[in-house]
Amino acid sequence: MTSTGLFVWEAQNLGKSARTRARLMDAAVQLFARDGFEAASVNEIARVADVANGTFYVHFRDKDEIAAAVAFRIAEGVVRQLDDAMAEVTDAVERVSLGTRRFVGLAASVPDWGRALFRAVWLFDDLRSELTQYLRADLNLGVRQGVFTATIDDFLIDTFVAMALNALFGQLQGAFGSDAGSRVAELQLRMLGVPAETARQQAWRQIDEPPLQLAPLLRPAAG
Amino acid sequence: MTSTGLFVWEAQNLGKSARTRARLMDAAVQLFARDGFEAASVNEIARVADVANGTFYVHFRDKDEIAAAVAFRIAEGVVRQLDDAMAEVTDAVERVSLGTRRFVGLAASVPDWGRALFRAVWLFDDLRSELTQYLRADLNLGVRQGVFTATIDDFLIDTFVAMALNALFGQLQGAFGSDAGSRVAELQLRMLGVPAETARQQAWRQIDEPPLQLAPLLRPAAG
Amino acid sequence: MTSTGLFVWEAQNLGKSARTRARLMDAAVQLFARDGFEAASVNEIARVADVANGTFYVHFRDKDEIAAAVAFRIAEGVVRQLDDAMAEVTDAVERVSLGTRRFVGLAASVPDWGRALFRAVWLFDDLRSELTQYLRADLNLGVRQGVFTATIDDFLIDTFVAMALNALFGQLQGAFGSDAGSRVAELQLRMLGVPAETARQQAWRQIDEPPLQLAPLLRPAAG
Amino acid sequence: MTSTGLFVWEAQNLGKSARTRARLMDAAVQLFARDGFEAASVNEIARVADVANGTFYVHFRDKDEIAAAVAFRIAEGVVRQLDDAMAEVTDAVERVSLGTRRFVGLAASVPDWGRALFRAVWLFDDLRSELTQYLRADLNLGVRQGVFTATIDDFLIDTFVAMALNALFGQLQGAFGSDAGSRVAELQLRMLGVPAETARQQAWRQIDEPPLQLAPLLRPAAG
DNA sequence: CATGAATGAGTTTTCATTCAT
DNA sequence: TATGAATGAAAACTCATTCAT
Repeated sequence: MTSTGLFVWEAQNLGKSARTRARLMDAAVQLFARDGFEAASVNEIARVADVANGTFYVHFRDKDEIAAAVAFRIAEGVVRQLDDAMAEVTDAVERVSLGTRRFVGLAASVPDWGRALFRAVWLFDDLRSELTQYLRADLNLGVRQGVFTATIDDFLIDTFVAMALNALFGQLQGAFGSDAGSRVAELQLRMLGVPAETARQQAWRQIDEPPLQLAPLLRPAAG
Repeated sequence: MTSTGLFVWEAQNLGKSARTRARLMDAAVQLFARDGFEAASVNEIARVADVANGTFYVHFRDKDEIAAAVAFRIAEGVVRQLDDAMAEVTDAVERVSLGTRRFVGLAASVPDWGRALFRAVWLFDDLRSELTQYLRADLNLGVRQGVFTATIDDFLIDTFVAMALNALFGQLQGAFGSDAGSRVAELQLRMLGVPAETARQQAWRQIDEPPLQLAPLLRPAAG
Repeated sequence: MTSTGLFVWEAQNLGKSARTRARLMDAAVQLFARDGFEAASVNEIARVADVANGTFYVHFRDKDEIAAAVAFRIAEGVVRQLDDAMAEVTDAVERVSLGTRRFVGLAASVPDWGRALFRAVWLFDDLRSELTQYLRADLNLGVRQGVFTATIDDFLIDTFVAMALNALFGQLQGAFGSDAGSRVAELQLRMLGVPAETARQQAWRQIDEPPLQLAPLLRPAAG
Repeated sequence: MTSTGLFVWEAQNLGKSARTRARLMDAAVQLFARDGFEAASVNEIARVADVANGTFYVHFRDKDEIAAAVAFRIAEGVVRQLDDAMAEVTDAVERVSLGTRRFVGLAASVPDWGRALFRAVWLFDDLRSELTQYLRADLNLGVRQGVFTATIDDFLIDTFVAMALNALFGQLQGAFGSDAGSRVAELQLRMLGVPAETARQQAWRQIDEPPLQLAPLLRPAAG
């Protein structure tokens, strides 16, 4: 799985060009996660992807372009899966809590993607809106449902994302255990005005659904 | 002030070597803030400091070392000033609120230092403990005073710092206005279990004391 | 006409392969003229010709080969047209003057070809003899007619060509006006020993015939 | 001489930095002459100069800058020497003839510099004016002296230069013998309106003065 | 014939670091 | 201490050319 890479897995039935592109994207995810965006070199990406360095430029203009491609593909997948998994949930408190917990759960599934996503959020502003479109809706829903008393605006959204990313990153680093998602979700709910006890219950109750899966994200048709 | 640099100002009565070192640190702060750590080059730091590039290595082993030196000096100053300013404050809610607001207010005072600090927190783990030692004490104080109901541990501290840094960074980027400190402080207090109305009042009440000043930070002995 | 290219126009009734080859040659002329030989890349030539880059190598061994092909086709056309247009002219002074003026007039007609020709002359030695075969004959004719007193040899021919190319290039660059042909022709005649007044009259008299046309050059069989 | 290079010879008493710079300029002249400007790579220049490739950028911003530096130093030297050698000559016919002959004679002295100069004239427009300032004055002088009947303007100057460069280049290529200077000078004089016989005599008469020397050009103080 | 992805050597340029002065 | 020229590894990117389809 680590050796093959999820993009390649997704592209296995596509043309040769798409597979090479996927190999490069898998390699980029891996290196961005390991070394960071700046430190990852195009030559190294090509080396890991097992193609000639010139081949990189057949598929991407530069490092920025592959980073954006990777980030948006990941974000797209994450958002879709979160949305799908919560289609039936109508309670704003539950939606917000589940969203954060599942998002942070990403860390446990595919560290590389988690790290890449973490870095990409700081790099691409568009990505934030991509990721927060549903969050915003859920927060507003909570206000209408009378359960959230905080003012919903960009500042709140940003703070929310910062908290979730912090939990995600800490878990990736091994600083926090696998309950990081629940912990941050509880704090977020308290912050929004949810009573402490409700917040605790919602944030820690057992999730029956399977955890976030990344591979299917990319091929919903096959999923 | 901007042109001279705060480290040089601090070192003005010291020996020539110390002044050269200070010039390099001022230049480093400036460039780390403007270009980021990776993009700032040693040659450029030396150029801005108006010394030969070789001189850099007389004072610092490498770029990491000057980054650490700069970050810890800034952090040290920030912490001391925060502590000094709150010597008389005994209420935990007030201490936490003031601490965050003053810390974020740094952005308005010296953007370069704010940015350098922001970046450095991600780079040096030690810096976090340096910055959070008083915060931890205040949070525990609040628990003892019965005003905070959240569990005080590393996770909470980290979340706290993430929220404050997010507000700081957003203000530096111009995304948030000058009330970012109050906004984040209010959210933090709610999160800790402070009643919404109290949180609002504490986070937004007028601060009479002068805003954070960086120069004195560095020369308390001489001040 | 500009968009289609003259080689393609010429090859429109030939097979598909010939038309592809012609498209490549048109693209090459255009790019050699715009960017120079070194800067024009094979990939770009193929792109402009709207064929795959691999297709280039079906028709030409390398960049040198297409450059040579293009240059000789242009030179061949130029020489033939000059010759045709002067079939009736028997006076050496008139032939030399007309030849230079028409040759330089190329600049006004098809700048791309002018530039390509200009560059090619420096690249391919053979091209010079191709271009100067008739000139040599006319100069010798003038000597026999007793109107030229200079020694006719390679050095003179080369100087002649250098003067004409200089006028051509200057006109292409916009440094000289449309009278560059007449000006250089007058100087050449003086140099050959033609009395100043005669030189002036011959070089500046109205030319009734149509200016050099490039399209017919390439399809004399079809014309 | 070839191995040491004239710029290095000139800089032998200067500082280390100046000598390295001179080594790079000598290497550049050599490679521009051998391969042309485009084909000469910065790495190759550094290699020939026997310095690390990074050292190139300590002294020049890019290839353009070293090319300009080299060309203008050569042109400056050539112009000064031509001017010095003709200080006593007052007859315009003689001045023009001598100027061309000496200029072309450069080829015989230092082929590398001749070639570099030849290429540079096409590259840098400023260089043309640098080189032609005295020529223009001499041509105008000839008109005032009543010996030149042609109109003196930019077109004539350019034609003049083209003729001289053609002779220079041909001699460098081995196409013409060492009399190329005299031959072109004779043609130029005829072109200007000088009687054929006078032109022949002036262009071919023995020159007693030593031929153009490049080394002293660069250190007139030491010459 | 035509395609176009893939190649890899080669180019320009940057930059942390060393070292003789 | 301070200098600053010199270093050379490594980065981003280009491009003529090949080859399987």
